[in-house]
Amino acid sequence: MEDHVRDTSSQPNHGSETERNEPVRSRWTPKPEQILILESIFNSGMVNPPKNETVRIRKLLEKFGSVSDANVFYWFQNRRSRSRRRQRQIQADLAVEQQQTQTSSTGGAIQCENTTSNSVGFAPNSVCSPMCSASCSLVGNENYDNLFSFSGGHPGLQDIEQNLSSFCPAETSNLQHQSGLITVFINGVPTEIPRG
Amino acid sequence: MEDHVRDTSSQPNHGSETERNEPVRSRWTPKPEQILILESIFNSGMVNPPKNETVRIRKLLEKFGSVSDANVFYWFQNRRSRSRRRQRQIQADLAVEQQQTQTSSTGGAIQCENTTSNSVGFAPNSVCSPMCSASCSLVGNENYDNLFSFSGGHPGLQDIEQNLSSFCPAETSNLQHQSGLITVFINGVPTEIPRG
DNA sequence: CTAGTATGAATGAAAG
DNA sequence: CTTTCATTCATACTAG
Repeated sequence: MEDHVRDTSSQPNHGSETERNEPVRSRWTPKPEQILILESIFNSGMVNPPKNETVRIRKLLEKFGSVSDANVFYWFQNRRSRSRRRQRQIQADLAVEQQQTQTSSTGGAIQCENTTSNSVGFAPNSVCSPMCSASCSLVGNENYDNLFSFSGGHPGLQDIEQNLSSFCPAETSNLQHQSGLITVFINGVPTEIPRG
Repeated sequence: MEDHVRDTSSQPNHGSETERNEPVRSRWTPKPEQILILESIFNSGMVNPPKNETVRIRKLLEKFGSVSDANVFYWFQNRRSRSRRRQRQIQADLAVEQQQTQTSSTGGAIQCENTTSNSVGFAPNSVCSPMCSASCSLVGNENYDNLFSFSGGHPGLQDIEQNLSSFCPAETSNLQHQSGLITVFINGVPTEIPRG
């Protein structure tokens, strides 16, 4: 809003795009690999990375394309917000459904809102994704600077998928949506996580 | 906190919107004219108007649409906060850029936003606006109750633009971002301004 | 091409 | 003041 004339300077102006075609975008369009990383971090429990972590994440993402701290910040902010909203919506739907069950035997068929998978191929919102069986985290390695390190100059999705084998899209059973702080270890790095 | 927001029955409501279409909004949406005024005040140096000034500003803004003191208060609070953040981000980017200059002869092209490959600045707006040539203030008239007075019942942007000729969107060269108080004269009215 | 949706970005409001 | 939340706007992408 605010009748902004964002055209002029909002140009992400990627000086040198060595990635795929870059027809000068007006806003950041995360690469599939970047989304994978972001999702994995988010689902690992770090839903609200502090400033310094944001910087690290950005640097990680930069292996796959231009990103700014702001982009990362916005991504997590939006991710949290929409995750929360979906959760709320589901709750509301459930409530309605329970009421309706009395009149129309719809049966508690909790559908998966948003089935249209994004470019990566996994459910972007993963609200009805299969539960994570166990710990669901990236714990167990070093910091993810190395976790996502690759052989050389041209990292590919393959490498990531290897490292992301523990990726767990369990939205409804996620653990860190509240406040209060618990410390979890992400790749051996103690990280403060908001909790209820 | 800050009981600025208290009742006053100035609910962000919008019971009677005589302005343009008002599809029942849940929050205040400042009109372009109002933004102009707010920006001009902010850029004139009054980045943190005291309570009484806030009231005056609100009354001024009301010529163009429903506003509450709380709205004005929040606006300045957010403006200060985000102005700061942008500043910080720019500084960080500059630092990075300077470092990179040593290895990759990017040539310290300090453009509006950071120009190097990526890490888009946090400030898509107004950061690289043209500098204010001179004093950049509204000083010189009466109080702005009259400064922004108009012919009659239907004030237009025209009138404002006349009075706002000194509007100065210079983010980086702004003068009052700190605390401590100095008194400046805005339109002949002594006003307390936080300063460093 | 248009309509609808997913989502990056912006910002008013509020919490901490 | 800083950070977060909720809402809204703008745009990339998609289906038809």
